[in-house]
Amino acid sequence: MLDRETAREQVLQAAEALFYAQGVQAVGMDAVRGTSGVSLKRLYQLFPSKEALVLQFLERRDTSWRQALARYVDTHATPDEQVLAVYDWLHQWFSEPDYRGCAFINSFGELGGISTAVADQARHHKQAFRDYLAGLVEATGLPQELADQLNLLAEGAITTSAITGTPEPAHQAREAARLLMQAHRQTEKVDTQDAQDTQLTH
Amino acid sequence: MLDRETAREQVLQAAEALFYAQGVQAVGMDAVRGTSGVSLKRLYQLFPSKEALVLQFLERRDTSWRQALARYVDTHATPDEQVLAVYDWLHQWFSEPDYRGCAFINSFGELGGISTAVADQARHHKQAFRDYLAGLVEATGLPQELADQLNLLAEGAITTSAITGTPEPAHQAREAARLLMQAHRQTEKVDTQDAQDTQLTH
DNA sequence: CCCGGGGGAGAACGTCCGTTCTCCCCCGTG
DNA sequence: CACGGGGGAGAACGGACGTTCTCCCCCGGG
Repeated sequence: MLDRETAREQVLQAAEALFYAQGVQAVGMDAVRGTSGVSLKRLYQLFPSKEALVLQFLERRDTSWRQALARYVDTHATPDEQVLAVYDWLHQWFSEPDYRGCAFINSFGELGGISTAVADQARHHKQAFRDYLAGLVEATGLPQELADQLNLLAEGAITTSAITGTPEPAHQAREAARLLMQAHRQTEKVDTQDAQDTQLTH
Repeated sequence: MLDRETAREQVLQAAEALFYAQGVQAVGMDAVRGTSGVSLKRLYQLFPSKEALVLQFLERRDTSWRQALARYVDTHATPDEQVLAVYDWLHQWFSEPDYRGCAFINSFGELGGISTAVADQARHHKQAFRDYLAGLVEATGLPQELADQLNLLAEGAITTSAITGTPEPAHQAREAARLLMQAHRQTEKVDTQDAQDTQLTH
């Protein structure tokens, strides 16, 4: 027999693989049992219902996804490199053989209309990612509105890559992010210049 | 009794409202009957199966969505205004009271892993939108890579707006698009300048 | 007026799925 | 060795759903 913790772990791993690949509703508890090797009886001791399992799956994925991203970004030194590293990490992710988009976007599309708990999880995950970007942007000294723009590029790359099946959107997003940072710096300089001009003419 | 065409129309309208609001799998054929007022027998005369109805729903939504966008964009004169008008139109769309994201992204997340027909429809729709943007970009004379970047901004705004529940991402995307166009023009000018400088020094 | 066919309402059928229950085995304890 | 309890395999149960069928009505044509 399996330790309670390892059984739980195997169930969550199986659930993650199945739910992510096929969607939540297309996967029965029987499939989770088959893939995890944990009997139905035990499964229902560990998780009181399928919905509970789905929510645990999302929570687990939220933390592991954000940890992996942060770990990768942390290997870069300057704030500018860190911002761009986000898109390099996305490119790696998109290149995984069974990449099928963001589990939260997918779950939101499937269940967001009928389960507020799932919708809340999606909101929480996306909010956390945006906040993470805001932190990176702050370190660059660039204006906060850049964070929202970087966020849109990342989200767009995630779904576009999922549907087209190529990791290329990550590169496009990275290049756009570079240009946006450049443009914001340009604007700053111009504003400063304007201020100085104004002072001089007085 | 209803004319065959109007019955078909009512079924598709009901299907669109239900599938979009709750997801495909959460809506039974009984709900489609109830909302459309078309009996099950007739429903199955018009569409041989639920899957066929789903595909028709997606096809119909593809054309009507792209038509509405193009109609709005066409009311703007210059190429630059037309590009930005895309995001204004998105803002209108996001502000609809029961906006719940892109039907194709949602369907792809829910069914893309188990139905290649649905995945194909999503690919087709997104490809058509990207091609449309490419046409707008061509009219501005800016480089084609801008089209992919504008596309990412739009896709990102669509999902971010759906999950957060505010239309604000449309404005953020519009501003980012403006900056990107500016940045591309800047780069062009610099390149041209470089070329001229090189000539002068000879 | 009779007749036949198309259509509406909804029952019926078969399947699937979430959840629980039964039965049996195994293992550790006295 | 006897025994009790936890766990595995899978049957069972209740409900939902896609799809088809039954029954009855209505309406137009002879």
